[in-house]
Amino acid sequence: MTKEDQMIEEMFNHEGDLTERQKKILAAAIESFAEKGYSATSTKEIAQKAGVAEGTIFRHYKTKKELLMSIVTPMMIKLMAPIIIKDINKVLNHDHETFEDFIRAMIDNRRKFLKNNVKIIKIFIQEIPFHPELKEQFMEHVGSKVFTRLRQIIDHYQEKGQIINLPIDTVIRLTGSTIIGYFVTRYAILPDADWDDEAEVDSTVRFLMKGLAPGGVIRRVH
Amino acid sequence: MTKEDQMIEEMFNHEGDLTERQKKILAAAIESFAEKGYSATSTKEIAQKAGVAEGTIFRHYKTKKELLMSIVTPMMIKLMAPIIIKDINKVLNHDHETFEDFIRAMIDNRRKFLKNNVKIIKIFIQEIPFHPELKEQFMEHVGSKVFTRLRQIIDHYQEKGQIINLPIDTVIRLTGSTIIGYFVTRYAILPDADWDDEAEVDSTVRFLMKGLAPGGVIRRVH
DNA sequence: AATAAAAGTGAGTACTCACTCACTACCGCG
DNA sequence: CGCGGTAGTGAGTGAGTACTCACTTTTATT
Repeated sequence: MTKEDQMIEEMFNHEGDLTERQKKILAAAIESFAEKGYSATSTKEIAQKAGVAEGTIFRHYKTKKELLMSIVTPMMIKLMAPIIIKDINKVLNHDHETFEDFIRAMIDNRRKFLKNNVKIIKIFIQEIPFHPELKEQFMEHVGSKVFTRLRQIIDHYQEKGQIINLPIDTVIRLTGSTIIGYFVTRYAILPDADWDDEAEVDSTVRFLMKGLAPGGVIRRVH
Repeated sequence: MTKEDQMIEEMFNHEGDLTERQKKILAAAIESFAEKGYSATSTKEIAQKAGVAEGTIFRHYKTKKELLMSIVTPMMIKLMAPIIIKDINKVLNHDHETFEDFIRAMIDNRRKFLKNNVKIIKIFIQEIPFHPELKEQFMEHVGSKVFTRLRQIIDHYQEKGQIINLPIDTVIRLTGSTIIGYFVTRYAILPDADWDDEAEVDSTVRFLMKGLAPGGVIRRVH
């Protein structure tokens, strides 16, 4: 875990305030929500899995939905935070001379986090279409900032002439599709296949760089 | 709609057998499942939306789950069928001389279908994690055949030297991510943005072709 | 027109749901 | 020790839940 992650951890993490039973409730809820979905999971079931009375859940969370939110909200902030928080000049000029460096750093940086939070992210993606507040919360407090920042970053590398001059949103879409597509197949669709992660990331980044290279015509170099 | 699509339509479509009320039930169920999710939708609600008594639903479908299946199963067969059914030699040698032709044909061919079935596909994707039978049905009867066929196709163009010699499954992943990523942003995430579809498909296909071009080093041609 | 099968109905059934509340157990503080 | 506050309990509540069934209406067949 990087220093930034630790900082973010401290900023948003109130897990220290939680009682043992509360932690058990959260763990049980995450387990069940991920396995059967929010709607198909009963509070009784969560209570049993946590080894706790049903009333205890409602002592800490007014409604079942509040329980869902308390799982999902801190995760999405933690997931997006590094992109927003990092000093942009540092990122662009010092740390990552090339767009490829930047992409590789991003993948490295977020991999561990994703790995440890597959279940919560699964819940988040599953439930987003059915809870408008969740979508709004995401768009207003996270999504828009992330996209603004991403646009700055793409623009920077475009001006440096490192990547093709397509509309910025198209570049974001193509880059996002490629990286998210890798993570989804790696951790959601085929998590049990034997992956050579280093090789796959390498292929993926090369593909991305070649695809986004400036100029339309390509010639093999012998 | 192509001739193949019509053929498939006739092969799998039993909509002619359905009564007016049954069609209304299906339409109402699709609407509600897509909007609120399968678990959060009650049969009473579906009946009301369809203007039908609750008992009528269970006259035609033994259980609520059977209703879900009757919506989702024919769709996934129709979605995948063209890839399986088409005469492979015709596809590879006659119709599509280059991999780019093949990709463009695929996007064109499936766009209309996707557009007309967004809701059902949404339901399918939402529910797949929670219904093992659905996943098995998909993998055994559709998934494996599609992947076998896709592997043949990729292999063919690799041997022709048109695309890079990465592991076939990696090529499928990269191609799939790019195309599915386009369709998902186009029809699920930002369906209301004003899209220049022709330009977007063009950028996407170019990106894919450049990314999968043989050889590791790229040089701009002036 | 007679008859049988199929389609449609809606009140009823057993059960589950999220959530409440009166109560007990434990904790730190004087 | 006494007191106040928080944590934990589990039986209880009314509003649903998927599904059934005895019955009526429509449709097809002769």
